Amino acid sequence: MPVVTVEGEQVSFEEGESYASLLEKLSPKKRESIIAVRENGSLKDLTAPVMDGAEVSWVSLSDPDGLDILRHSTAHIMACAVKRLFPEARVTIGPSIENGFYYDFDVPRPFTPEDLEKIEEEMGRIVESDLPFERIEVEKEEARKLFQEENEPYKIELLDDIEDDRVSLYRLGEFVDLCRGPHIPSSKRVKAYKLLQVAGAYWRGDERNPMLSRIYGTSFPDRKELKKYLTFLEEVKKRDHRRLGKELELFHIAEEVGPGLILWLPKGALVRKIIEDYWKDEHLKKGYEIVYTPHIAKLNLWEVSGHLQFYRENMFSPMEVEGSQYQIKPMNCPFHINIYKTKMRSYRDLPIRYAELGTVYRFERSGVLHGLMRVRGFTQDDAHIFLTEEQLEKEIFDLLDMTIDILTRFGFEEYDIYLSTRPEKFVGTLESWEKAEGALKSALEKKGLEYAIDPGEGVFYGPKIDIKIKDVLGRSWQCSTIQVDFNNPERFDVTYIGADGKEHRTIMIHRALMGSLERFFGILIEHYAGAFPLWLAPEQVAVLSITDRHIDYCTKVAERLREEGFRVLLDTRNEKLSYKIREAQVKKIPYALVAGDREVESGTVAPRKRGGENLPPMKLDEFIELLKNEL
RNA sequence: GCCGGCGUAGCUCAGCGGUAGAGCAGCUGAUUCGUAAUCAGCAGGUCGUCGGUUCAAAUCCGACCGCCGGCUCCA
Repeated sequence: MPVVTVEGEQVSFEEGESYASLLEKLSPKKRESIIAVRENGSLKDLTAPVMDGAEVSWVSLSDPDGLDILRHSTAHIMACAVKRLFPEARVTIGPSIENGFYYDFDVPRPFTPEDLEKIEEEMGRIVESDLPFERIEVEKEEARKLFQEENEPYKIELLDDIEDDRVSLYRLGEFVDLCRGPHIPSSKRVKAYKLLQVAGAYWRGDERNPMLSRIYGTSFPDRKELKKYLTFLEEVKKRDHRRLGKELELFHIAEEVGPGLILWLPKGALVRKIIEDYWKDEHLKKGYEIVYTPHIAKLNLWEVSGHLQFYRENMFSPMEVEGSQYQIKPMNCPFHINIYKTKMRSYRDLPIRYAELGTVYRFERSGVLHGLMRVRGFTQDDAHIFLTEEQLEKEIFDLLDMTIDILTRFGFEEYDIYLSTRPEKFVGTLESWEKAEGALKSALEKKGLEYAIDPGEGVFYGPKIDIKIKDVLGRSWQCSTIQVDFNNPERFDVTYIGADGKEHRTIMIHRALMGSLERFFGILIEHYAGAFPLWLAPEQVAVLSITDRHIDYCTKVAERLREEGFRVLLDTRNEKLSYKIREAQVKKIPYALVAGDREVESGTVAPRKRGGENLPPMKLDEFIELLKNEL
């Protein structure tokens, strides 16, 4: 009798028996949660025949692979529903993705939100009728014939790319799709799904190809989890920095000014000033020198830097000034190089670190602009470090230290770190690449940071480390980047005089910690849902009078706080206390101080925290102490 | 740039062929109040822009501008 190892235990089985039947025999209780098997490491349908001598384990819905399968199967169910309602639709691909799935269709008229409702209903019927997912393995030619009959040109195109002679098809009711599988055993296993949106998408992601109509949806093992996800989407919407930016009067984008160009309103500008001051202080402490450079420069500078060759499509058009061409800057590096080159540099001077909050302008296609996250004019927290090869590792180590320090200060404590290595097209010598990659790697390891290697994803001019921060909702954002550059020192002939008295090529590091102030601000807004920590809040304390009798007292309290360096909103309007409380709360001011007869009499203030918690009345000095401790 | 949706008062939105509406915010007045919205009055709009259809357009059609969701892009 043939034998199989299931979850580490040897089990015998009947010839031709399926995994489903084995599951039924071994652990019928798991029937509801198991949807597939992992057989010698690869995923298989439950309907597949058991393989003699294989090692298998059950794949449940709580397994990430299981969830993927569920969503992929839900995509098939959706495609089946679409074909029933829109027989003219041509099917293309429909994978599972993070948080759900999509399926692309070629249709004469793109889907509308109303169509989604109908499709969702039809999916309900398919789920209810408990249709099996049936795997069919055929010769490629047979599949081609089938898809020709079905008039599914995209499937034939996919077929052409498959190298194997045999392919697998999955049948769900009358709908047959080319698919690697595996799938859930039957449509009834889908419990909680929702179609979310329609969007255009190019066939195979290439804009020269026809535009298809994509439907996004999601699917979960049960209603509760679906609900949780939908609540999460609501939360994301509530935290949208564009909405909060308007509500809290932080920034504005005016059609009259231009798309992707940010107007920082006073409160947003104040937060930015706080960020900038902190940033500058940290950099001065760490041996950086602050520089300022112009917003435009002669076009030739960009010719030398190679931007004209490699970056042109992201640059605004040049302008003519007195017969010369000038370019608005997309980057700061050529300027810092020029500063470096104002005199001879000795190896004793290195590393030289120039830091600048440099505002750059890049042409972004209109469709990609997005609030503060993707703009056409932004300020990089840029720095260029000039050093020798020997200094590279130590410098990277210190940089990682500084980066983590600064990100932590802003409340980001989880990171994904990537080391991108040499791409196919590169400048510089193989040897210097290897040395630089080794330096980056060993700095990361000495710092004890976990990282993933992105092979071949380095920029053509050098390897880099990217740090993605995780916000409070678990979304990751790429902000920090540390890039080694072998190219610009070459192009601009950047050198230093070594101990041997000879000229050597300087190495350059480009780095940004926050990336762009605009984008980082956007991320901060969403991370804190607009409720900035005390040190960042544009207004830190609201002083609220109860009646006109208390105006003098409140004014004095506010003055004292301002003298101590706090940002205070004094609200002595003739309004009810609850009205003022509500307003301070809506503005997300960290503390509200209430003062009425009781406080005037005892010379105290009654603090209320942003969350609604009331602190016991205390002397103003005590409260100031409390604030200072929180900073 | 491409596909789809949207653009009405400072903000959020209703109206969808027949003389422009609400709530909030603003202003004026009354109220002097103890922890998330006191009451009343006033003011506020070339209905994104331009063109077309119609006796009549916020409403229907077209172009453009902008925004939103995606795609693509992010050397």
